[in-house]
Amino acid sequence: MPELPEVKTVVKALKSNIKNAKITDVFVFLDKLIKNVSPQEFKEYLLNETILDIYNVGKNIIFKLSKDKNLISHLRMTGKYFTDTSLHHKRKHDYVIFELNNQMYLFYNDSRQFGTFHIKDESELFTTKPLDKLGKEVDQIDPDKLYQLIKYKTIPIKSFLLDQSYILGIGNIYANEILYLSGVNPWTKVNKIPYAKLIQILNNTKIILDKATELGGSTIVDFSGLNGAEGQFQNHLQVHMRANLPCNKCKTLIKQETIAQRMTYYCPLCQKENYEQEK
DNA sequence: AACGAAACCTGCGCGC
DNA sequence: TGCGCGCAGGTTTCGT
Repeated sequence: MPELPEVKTVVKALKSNIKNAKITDVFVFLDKLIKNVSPQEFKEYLLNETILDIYNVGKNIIFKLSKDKNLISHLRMTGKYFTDTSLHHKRKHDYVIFELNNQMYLFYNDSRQFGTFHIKDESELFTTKPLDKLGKEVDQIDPDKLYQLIKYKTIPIKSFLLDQSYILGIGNIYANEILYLSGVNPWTKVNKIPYAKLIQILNNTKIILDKATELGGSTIVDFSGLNGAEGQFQNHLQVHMRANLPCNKCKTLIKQETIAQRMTYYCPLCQKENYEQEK
């Protein structure tokens, strides 16, 4: 479900609700979500730990705990958090429940069961899965280094934007929107993109992700923030989910094609720049 | 090494 | 009403 703006929205809400709470019990109803320890160990690691801080690394949510431990949660497509005062309000697909000392329960809900949890020591947090090999958020990227990198790659720019080992936090919705705003055809191979165009893409990435974060993300099919809060950026989408509707700039009908197994939307006129016209 | 496609799941909306 | 299909905010793993 969530891309960077949605994850940041969830983190912000979690922070104001459960920061400094102590975990007094843990219930796991779907073992496979717990990745690097057994469900029993998971519970033991978390019991009596205080949540000192909550922050994001790309789309990962990090719960910083006492004793140098960290809980890493990835929502994948359909992960959601809810808080409630009673254990009896458990709903369908609530797979992990944290009991907190402030008379609250934190529910992790995930209908497609793709989400993941890891427990990591501070010392190995960024040197082992899942946080090793991640790229940087767009404002930390050295554009010259990135340009050197793409010079020898032939994947479509759409695939490149989705790859978390380069730029952190872009998913399918925002990749579509970034390429529209940049006037770049999503099929364009990255080695054909001029330096100035790369700079423009990076600038637009920041503009779109920042704006979407400000609006609490996009709520289209599945995403909601903590306790079902809806975002508002969906009202600003130019191409995503607009197949066969007129482009807001030129009235040409928006095209829909699959790239990197993800539905891709673009204006064939405004995003003609192919720099070699291959497809 | 690099790239594309399949796999992991459930649910929903659509056409028949 | 029911069934099959395609699709959904992501990533890892498997082939070529």
